Amino acid sequence: MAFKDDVMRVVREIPRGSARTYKQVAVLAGKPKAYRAVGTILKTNFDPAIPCHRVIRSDGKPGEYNRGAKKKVELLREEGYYGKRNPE
DNA sequence: CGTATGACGTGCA
DNA sequence: GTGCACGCCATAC
Repeated sequence: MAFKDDVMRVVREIPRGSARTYKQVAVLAGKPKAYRAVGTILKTNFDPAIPCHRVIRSDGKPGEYNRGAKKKVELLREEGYYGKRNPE
């Protein structure tokens, strides 16, 4: 299934301090309608080389995360995606 | 092999 | 702007 490998590669290509939506990743993977599968793939295919925490929803919400959605937001905040300054 | 569910997205009320 | 329903692909059972 090249799609899974493709998604993994796309997510891996995401630069630090940036984020991509599930839909964008699906499009880059070649299947714009597979945004559901993107989440499923990242969920099943856990890999430390894949910054899946940089994949967020189109609504701007961080979405879920295997290690915990909270951890996901924390990582993004550390990377500066939510603003390096006090976001409060 | 077939059904159900999910780290989602878009449309309509 | 918020809430509910439908659609989609892949994985799990």
